[in-house]
Amino acid sequence: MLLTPDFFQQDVLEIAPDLPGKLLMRKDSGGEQKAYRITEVEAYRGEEDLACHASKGKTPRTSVMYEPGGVWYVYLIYGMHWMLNVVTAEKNNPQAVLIRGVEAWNGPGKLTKALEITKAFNGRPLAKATGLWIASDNQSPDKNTVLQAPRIGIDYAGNYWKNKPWRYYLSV
DNA sequence: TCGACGATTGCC
DNA sequence: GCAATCGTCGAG
Repeated sequence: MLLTPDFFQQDVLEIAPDLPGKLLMRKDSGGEQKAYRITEVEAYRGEEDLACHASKGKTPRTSVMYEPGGVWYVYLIYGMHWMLNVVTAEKNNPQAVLIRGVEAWNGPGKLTKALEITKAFNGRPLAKATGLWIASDNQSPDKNTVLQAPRIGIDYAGNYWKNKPWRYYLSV
């Protein structure tokens, strides 16, 4: 069942724990539809969150995060890897969920490479017509199989934000 | 216009 | 442990 933009207009801390176990759906250029089970995500919550790109205010790059939830936020990091995020919350509340892992792939950079995701998706809605969306099925895991831990690669954000357990992943 | 830096990865 | 590699952003 397709997760619509409505679902993504809640607080990121409501959404992020629900995403592990959901399906990332991709319709590639050949018209073939593939499903990847989401295994790991991280929440980035507003301008006050020093690990969130929006902590430095609204810029051309971060403006997508200020859109209403339900669109993709895609950016290039280290000059080589694309990061895939889902914008959440209401308009002008800059939050997003970073999709870190799906099934066999580990690492957010390898994920986007495997799914052929580039900046073309930035700002586009999560919808079938886009070719990239998120769905749920009846195999969604029990709540208590989703574990929490601190986010990765954000040492610069200071101890308070660095230690927030806002990474959510499926237990093995 | 320039320089510093990063929500990563893979090789030394 | 560290280089690769480039868009973004703030300083000059």
